Amino acid sequence: MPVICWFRRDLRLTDHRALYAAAEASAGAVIPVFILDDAILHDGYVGAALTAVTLAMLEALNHDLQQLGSRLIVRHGQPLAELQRLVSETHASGVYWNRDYLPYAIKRDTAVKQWLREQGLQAHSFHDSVLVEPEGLKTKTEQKPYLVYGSYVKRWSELAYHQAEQLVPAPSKLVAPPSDLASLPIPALADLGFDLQQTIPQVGEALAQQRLAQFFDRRRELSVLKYAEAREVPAEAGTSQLSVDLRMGTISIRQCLKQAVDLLTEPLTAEQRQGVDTWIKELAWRDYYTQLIYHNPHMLNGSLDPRYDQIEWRNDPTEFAAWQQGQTGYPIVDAGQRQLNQMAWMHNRVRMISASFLIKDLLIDWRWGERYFMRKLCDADITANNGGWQWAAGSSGPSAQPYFRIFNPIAQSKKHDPHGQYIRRFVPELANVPDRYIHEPWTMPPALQAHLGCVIGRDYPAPIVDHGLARERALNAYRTALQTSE
DNA sequence: CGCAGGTTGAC
DNA sequence: TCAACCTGC
Repeated sequence: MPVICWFRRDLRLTDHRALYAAAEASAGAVIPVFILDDAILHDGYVGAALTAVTLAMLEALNHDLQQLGSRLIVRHGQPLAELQRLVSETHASGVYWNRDYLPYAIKRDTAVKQWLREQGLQAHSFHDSVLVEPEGLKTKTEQKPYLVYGSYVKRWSELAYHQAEQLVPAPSKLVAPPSDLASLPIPALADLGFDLQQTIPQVGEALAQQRLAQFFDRRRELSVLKYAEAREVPAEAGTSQLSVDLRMGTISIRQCLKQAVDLLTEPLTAEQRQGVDTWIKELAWRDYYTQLIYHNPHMLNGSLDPRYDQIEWRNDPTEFAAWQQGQTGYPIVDAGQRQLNQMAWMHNRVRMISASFLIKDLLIDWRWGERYFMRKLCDADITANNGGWQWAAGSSGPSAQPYFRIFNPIAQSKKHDPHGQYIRRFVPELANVPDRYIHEPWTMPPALQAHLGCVIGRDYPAPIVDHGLARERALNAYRTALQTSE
């Protein structure tokens, strides 16, 4: 009897635990299924970029399945109902899938599991998308979920490294689903009601493998060995570029860690080791936020620490629009937002600067920014995005120290984009502005502005807030909120 | 209980 | 130093 393998955010064949187990259990008679779910597609968070990327990954997955003699069965509807239909059409003995940890997914999967059990069918879910599952690591003394990243990561490594030794291969061959089993064509983006105005990366398992291999190719100028420093320079391609692949699972997280662990066994300089260690810690952040939200689901709707929900945001819609469009007058912020709007991606350092600016300088509710990023990013991930925004807002975790965390957009710009290369790439109005003015172009003498054809207020916006004043305003708003909610 | 530490900073 | 808190052992 065949077995259904239900693909969700794991659009690959290599080191896919549910697929591997399904193939073993059925001697290759796997029905590979992806269900387009309107509850996700139209939840107001999912945007054109992530949807486009997902559709392209489905095309690639279907292609790769065909190489193994199979094909992807695509359905569109409510997942439980679609699976019920598929089970009856295929007489499958059960459904296999990799676990997901957000409330919606848990509820959905629990209902599926319950129905399968009632029917006497197999329901097998697998630990796959994270290195350490949310229930897999608790504090020593009280067996409670961790709140502090530092404490979490200390004990994460050993468990994670163990997972990196547990890879499974892609099936070498699959039995084709019955030829009369219906499958929808993979839809075009427009058919789902999306209009993509951004460029998106090329995707698919083969490309994900290529990106991973390149990042770990020590002969390359910007490999993981330089990551610790290169990742802080938005003008350079010093990051792994794997966020979109980790979002939708075109690469396995275990394979990612395995590469790093293997590299650490080679002779490395302290700086090179630092690069690899830093990258591993980024993988730990992913697991950390997954377990933080799993155990504190209210943070999907508000601050982890509810005292921060008392902040009186200004929420000025004109300023929000200026931020969205990259018209704040702060070049590093505008470059970041324009990179996002054009490329459906923003360098992580700039995400932090831009988030801090929206929250602290404009005093706009971090959830507005969170939602905008979700809709624009091709790697949009509720967990990582929510965690990142809460971190920027200082509302996440007990080490929140808003007094320390008001980024100075000018100082950040000078530090991380000293020659303005990144700024000039995305803010062409400033292309000819000399280095000494590129971070704060409003300080240019008027004669120079006229000479360069870059008059502030005409060719490029004047800053919409004064950072010094905005900083004091934010400190007051935070102080007031924390005092009144005692 | 006491104590160390707290991703990414700014002034 | 800011200002002075919470986690986790």
